[in-house]
Amino acid sequence: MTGSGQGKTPHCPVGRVLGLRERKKLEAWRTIRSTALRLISECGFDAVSVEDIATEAGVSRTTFFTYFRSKEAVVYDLDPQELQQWRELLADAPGDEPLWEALTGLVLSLAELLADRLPLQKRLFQQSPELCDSSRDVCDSFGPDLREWVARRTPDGDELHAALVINTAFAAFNTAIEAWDPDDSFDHFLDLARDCLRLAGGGLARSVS
Amino acid sequence: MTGSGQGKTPHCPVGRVLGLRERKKLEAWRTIRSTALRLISECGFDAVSVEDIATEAGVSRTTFFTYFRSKEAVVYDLDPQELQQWRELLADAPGDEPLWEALTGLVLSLAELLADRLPLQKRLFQQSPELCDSSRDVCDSFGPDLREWVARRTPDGDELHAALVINTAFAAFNTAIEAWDPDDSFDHFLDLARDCLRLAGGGLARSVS
DNA sequence: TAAAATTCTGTACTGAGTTCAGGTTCAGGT
DNA sequence: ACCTGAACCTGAACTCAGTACAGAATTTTA
Repeated sequence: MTGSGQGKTPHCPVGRVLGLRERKKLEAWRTIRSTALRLISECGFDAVSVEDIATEAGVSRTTFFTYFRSKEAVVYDLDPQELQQWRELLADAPGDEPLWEALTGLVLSLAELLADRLPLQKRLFQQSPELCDSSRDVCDSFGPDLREWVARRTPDGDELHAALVINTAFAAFNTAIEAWDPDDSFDHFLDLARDCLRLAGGGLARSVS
Repeated sequence: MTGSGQGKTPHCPVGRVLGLRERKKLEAWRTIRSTALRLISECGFDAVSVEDIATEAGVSRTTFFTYFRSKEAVVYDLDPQELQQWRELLADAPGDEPLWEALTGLVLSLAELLADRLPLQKRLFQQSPELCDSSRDVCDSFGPDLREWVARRTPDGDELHAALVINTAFAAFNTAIEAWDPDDSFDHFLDLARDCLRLAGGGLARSVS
């Protein structure tokens, strides 16, 4: 907190240094998010209003909505730094693997990125089904990036195939989340996700019954 | 409108006769629905309020919400009679076909059931993306039935597989809806849906690239 | 035709999300 | 250090979706 020898020279090993403004912004984001998750996990999603969250986080209701576009978003959105990691994952993804395999890898990496928040999120989903519903395609933070990544790897004129691949991968991932018990280990969740992706990619028509 | 010789004897060929109460209810449902679709397709989903719809349909705002659980529902929900047809389809579905094939057939039948409203709906989706998002799993009317149908055909302990199959089928169906141009023929949509279902069921990992 | 059951309506409320004018804080140049 | 413009935060006022409820109107039944 007390300016510790970071005078003028940007020695920061990872990325560039953040100005005061940006640091405060990130801090505010995290304060709001953690306050929200705490209140919501204590009282339930519906029992907590945006006003409650804002007040408790020491910020105005209006400010809440400049950070999060909806009340649900505060549960779903990726931390800005996680988002950056996710973008790096996408950028570094190998270009020679078959599409579905590469996609499987990405989705599993994403899961690991979310690891610490997933059990809580799953518990919130169990509490309020409507929250669960709205999560479907409000993969606001990573969805668009991933779509673009797939599109870039898709030969022209096969947008249908690209869309199908993405939607199916999401379906598999969501199925794993639905099936997972948050009291089980995270590795168990990864196994579930792997299974779902393998089955969905490998041909459901061919599987048992 | 003027009671036309339906005195007391229920001669109605299809199902049992409806009492005055039930007839009025169905009529009100359809008035609200068609009014809503007309207004919304004229002005856009966001530009029309529930109040507008209710007033124009000659009914109170409160009544609107006894018929439709949300503003979106008035776009999605199945007509009560269509819902009945859909249930009959489920009941009559052959039990010997492999699961994925049977499911494909059902989904395609469902599409035909929705045929006349689909172009309009697709146009509305294009107008307001948020409406589109919310449609994901707000398959409120037929979703639960279909899930139950699949569950009944699934051996015990394989709920994961059942969920995966359903979610993947929805993903394929939604992909077809997304890709479809409502100015194209409905048959073209059916072809798209068929393709998506075949690909998703047949193994995306095996397909090109 | 009277009583019982349903349905409709107006009113009032909560809470999400937006807009906006004005105040506060930060960044960069002098 | 100071000034200026830009970014940011805030409170207030607003729209609209969705819910609760009490009483009026209508349909059913007996």
